[in-house]
Amino acid sequence: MKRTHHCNELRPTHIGQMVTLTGWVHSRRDLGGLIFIDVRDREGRTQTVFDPSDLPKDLFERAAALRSECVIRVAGKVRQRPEGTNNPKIPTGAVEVMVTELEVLNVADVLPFPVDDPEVASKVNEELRLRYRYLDLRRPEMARNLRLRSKVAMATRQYLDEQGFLEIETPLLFKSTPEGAREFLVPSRVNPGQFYALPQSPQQFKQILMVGGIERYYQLARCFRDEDQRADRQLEFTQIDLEMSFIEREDIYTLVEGMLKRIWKTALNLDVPTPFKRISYQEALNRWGIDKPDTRFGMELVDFTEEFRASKFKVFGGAVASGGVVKALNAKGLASVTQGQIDTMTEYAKGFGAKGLAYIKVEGGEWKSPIVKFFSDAEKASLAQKLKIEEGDLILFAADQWLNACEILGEIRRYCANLLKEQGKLTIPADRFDFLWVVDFPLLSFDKEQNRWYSSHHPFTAPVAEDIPMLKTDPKKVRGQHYDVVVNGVELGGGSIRIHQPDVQKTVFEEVLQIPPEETKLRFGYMLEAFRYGAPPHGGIALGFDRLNAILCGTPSIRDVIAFPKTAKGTDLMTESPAAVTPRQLRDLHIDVKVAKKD
RNA sequence: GGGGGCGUAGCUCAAUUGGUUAGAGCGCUGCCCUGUCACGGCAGAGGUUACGGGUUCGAGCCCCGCCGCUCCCGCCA
Repeated sequence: MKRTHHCNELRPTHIGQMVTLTGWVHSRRDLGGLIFIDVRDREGRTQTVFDPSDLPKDLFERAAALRSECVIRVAGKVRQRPEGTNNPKIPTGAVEVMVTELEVLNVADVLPFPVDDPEVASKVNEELRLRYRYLDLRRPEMARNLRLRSKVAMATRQYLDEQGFLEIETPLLFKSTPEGAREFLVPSRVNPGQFYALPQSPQQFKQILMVGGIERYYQLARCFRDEDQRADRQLEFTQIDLEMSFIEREDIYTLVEGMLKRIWKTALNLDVPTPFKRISYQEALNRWGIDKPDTRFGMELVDFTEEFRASKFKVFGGAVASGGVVKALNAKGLASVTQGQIDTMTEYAKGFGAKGLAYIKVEGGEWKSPIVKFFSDAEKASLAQKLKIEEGDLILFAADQWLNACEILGEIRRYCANLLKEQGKLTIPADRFDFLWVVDFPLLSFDKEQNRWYSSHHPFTAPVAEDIPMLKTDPKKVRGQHYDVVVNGVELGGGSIRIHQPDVQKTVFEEVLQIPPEETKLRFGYMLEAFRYGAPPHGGIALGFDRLNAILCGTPSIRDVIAFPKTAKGTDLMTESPAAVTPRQLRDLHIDVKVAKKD
């Protein structure tokens, strides 16, 4: 063994023992006649002392020549620190190791950025951190994140194992199913001109596993989507993917609530109350203007459609007359908003096709607004009462078709919340987690350009049983047995009860989605065939594992919980991938590249 | 595909808004220092201001292009 203890282990009980530590030179304090070196490993750090009075000269000189992040092994006796020199900031701060042996296991070049000073290191340009990721990972925050991630994975596996789930791996070399996200293609060498695709999710395999009688499957599954990136989206990511047979929606809710409860307890030692709130898609849009509401603060949307049905203010009255709605929200204490901020919000609204954004600032006992002069006394009274208008408030309106009006105000609600946070008028405790289920999504959405219905979730989502008769008569009213689990405004995951009856599936494919039978067969033939041989009723869910960990770590970017993430352009700055390949490789794969090479 | 932000010493940032030789802290190098833990003190080195053009007597600063990073929209069944 190279070491007898790790660097977060020694305590006063070890005083007098000979120990050996290994690790990195965290910091060196050379006082001339005395050198302190903090040795750091994964667990923590320990102060070691080099005293020339009882050391060979060359050993002392080697210690003096060490620099940050050299890898060393030191041996010596543990002793109590002299009176008044304890360091209460670290757990090993009561003791130190009087070094008698030093082995330099490896020297380190001068670092491109500091890893010892957390204040500086956390501000270092992410580009540099990604290029030298191995140094970045030595920082305590990153080490903590990866450790937490590992614990969460373990808690997930334990929980699902207890619940009778089998962990089963599904292929990464899959088949292209050109619907949904863009896929990564992998050329086949032995089948010229043919390609595998990396899975966007194990969706089809897990349903086949249910037909295969597995009953309960899960996997921490790597998924691939060739779409543009975000702070919470990477080309490759991990999801907790699971599927169960002979269940209903409630069974999934109970299972996932139990799983998240376990995870939060393991990771943060917090007790998450269950069951979670259930909110219909309709209600989520009506109250928060989004299908993944952050319910940690109010500012809910209020409906004024009836009040303004006959309004003299044509923008509102007109919207109602053409089947739309009038909605408003009260951003309490935000009357101090700047014109620039109003403009930003107006741009949001315009982004949704609105012509502008109506508002009222309540300042100095007055309603300051370009539109308030058009309001009747009854309209004003109704606003004041339903929105509880007070001095200092900012009222914002949307008048449009229902979905548009809700979504506009939903965006504005989030923007206002951020402003209030910046101004210190809204604070949300870091350990508050508002979990909820969003349910009763519409099964189908309408594509105006292509003039056809498409699946809101995916074509295997089962309709709510009592809505099945409306599939052919009134598709937009059909609710899907789909559910999303949301925490603090972040979509953690989603899933559904699947269609297991071949005739319903056929109706959805051919009559509702209007996919030609031959195309259905080409894309999903093997699934439909499988369902003919005794498919159990089943359903499942997938939770974004990276997002989950980002939330637990309190970071906005999933890059902070992925060991080797990619940049927004999909490159790995450390390995410099993607990269060109040799003509020989391309020839083997029967590929002819037509784009001019970079460089 | 579109919009916003950023790019100055190894790192984090300045540079009086177009004006002398581009500065500071940390790091680095050398010297001094026996109780530090962000050790301290003295001295020193270190810059193609991402890159390429342009405007100007003069550009880190203005204009055009380009590269990289980042945030957002589209996209993500």
